[in-house]
Amino acid sequence: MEYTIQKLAMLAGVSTRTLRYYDQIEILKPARINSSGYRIYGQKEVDKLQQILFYKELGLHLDKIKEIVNAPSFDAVTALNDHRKQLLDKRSQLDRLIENVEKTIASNEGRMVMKDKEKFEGFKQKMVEDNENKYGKEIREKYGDEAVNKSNQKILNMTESEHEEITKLSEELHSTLAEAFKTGDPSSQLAQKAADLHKQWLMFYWNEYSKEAHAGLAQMYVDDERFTAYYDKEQPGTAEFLRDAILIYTGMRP
Amino acid sequence: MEYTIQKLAMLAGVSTRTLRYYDQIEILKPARINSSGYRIYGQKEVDKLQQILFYKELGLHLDKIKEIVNAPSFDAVTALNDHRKQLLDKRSQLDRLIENVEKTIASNEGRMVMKDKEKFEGFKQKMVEDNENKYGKEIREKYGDEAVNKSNQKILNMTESEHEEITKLSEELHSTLAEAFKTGDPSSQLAQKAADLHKQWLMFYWNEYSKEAHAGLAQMYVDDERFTAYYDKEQPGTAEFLRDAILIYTGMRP
DNA sequence: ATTGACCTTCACGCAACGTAAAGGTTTAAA
DNA sequence: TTTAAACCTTTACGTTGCGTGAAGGTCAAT
Repeated sequence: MEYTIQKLAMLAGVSTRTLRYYDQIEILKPARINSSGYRIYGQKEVDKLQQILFYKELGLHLDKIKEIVNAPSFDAVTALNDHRKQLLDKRSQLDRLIENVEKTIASNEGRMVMKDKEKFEGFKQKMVEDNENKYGKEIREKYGDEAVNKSNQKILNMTESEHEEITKLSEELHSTLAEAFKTGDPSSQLAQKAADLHKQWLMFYWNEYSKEAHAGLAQMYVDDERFTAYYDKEQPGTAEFLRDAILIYTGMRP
Repeated sequence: MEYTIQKLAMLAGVSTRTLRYYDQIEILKPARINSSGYRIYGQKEVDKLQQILFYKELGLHLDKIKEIVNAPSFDAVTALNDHRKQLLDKRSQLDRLIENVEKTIASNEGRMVMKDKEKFEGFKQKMVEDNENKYGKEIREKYGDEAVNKSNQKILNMTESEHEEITKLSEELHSTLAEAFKTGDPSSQLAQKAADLHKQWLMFYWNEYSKEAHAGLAQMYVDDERFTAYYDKEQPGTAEFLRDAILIYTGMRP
């Protein structure tokens, strides 16, 4: 069986550029060149390419691979052992890096004050606009203009510390929800705590609370794919789980 | 305190080339240029350089760092969190790599072929990923997400003995097919046995069997050169032969 | 005045290709 | 039979973060 460059590329899942490059650096030459100057590869080249790709997957550099596949006398095990050491070094280096990054994040989060008033104001403005664009029409239809305006007003009047509280609440809700989801039981204590956090979070946006509205919103989370996508981002099924927890929390379902 | 380029380089432990580069990519410009065209840095630049080097140590790319240090509104914590995720991904990838390298070393040292299970474990993950990348879209379009996910799940849950069975089946299929091909008759007993073996093999990947899907796949073997190349490796025309045998086997053609 | 330590701006090199551009060849359909 | 699509070729620049000259101006000390 003979292959033109594209056939071989397709077969092996690499680009034609890669094959030309391999030809150029003399790691894989075609079996022959036909009368039109086309590269023609045979079965031997297919096998060799597979070897090359195998070593490449192991993360070796092309010049090392070249040594291995071109010189049968070359000791592949030695090369692999060297490579292994390099990888282990790389990993411990990565571990240190991750540790440092996490420390930096922690210390930054601790004193993460959004003292940049403009940023905050801009953010608030955008929040209202986004809310309007995404859900404005249907929410207005459902709850009336006045309620929506009041809600928007509430967001705009939010102080910096309130905003911090909301952010914290929101984070707590998400982590609690993630934990609760693992239990699989929407009536579990954790799940009910999540529902309660959700209510608290909601109260920053709503002027009045009603069980029915809360349960209705929970259903909306499941029905509307935009909400579902948001809640299911980490774990599919989370939106449904939250709805069930809220239905129990509000007593709409035993 | 003012610094020429080398003074600052010494102070910070970087090369002058680095500082010129940072000037060029507009990440750190000198405070001013003196009458002879020399770069002159001030205290502010020293501080900024320290910041830059700090983030660099955390492994961030210069363009991210540029965003962080040049735009005070840019959220460093978000960037760091993104970065952290990338690092974690990198590490698990590295872990898999190390595992594979070690297995390859072990199998090479023992002068034995990598045992099926080990090889299989290392590549199961990749098998699913590759499958997704190569055929995911078209197959998902054809058979729906659920079928594909189930199939992937099936591969991942495959036990060693199942894998051995598959390997044996696959070998038997290939030899039977090669024999049958010699007869040239896709309705021959041997060819029909090959089709049956193919069905059995398929059942390891599919949850439900249907004649239509089986016949459809056979046609795909002919239409898609990646499959064709695989089956025609020994004898060109084998893919077509298999398709015809399957069409007869499934009763889609008398 | 000269030396040597500074400074400047090009500009190539590195790994492993991606991505045009410009032009020849093969294949299939019109 | 013409022609368009789909191949193929070589050439060459871009990618990241600088290292490393080269060619030439500036400054302080001898």
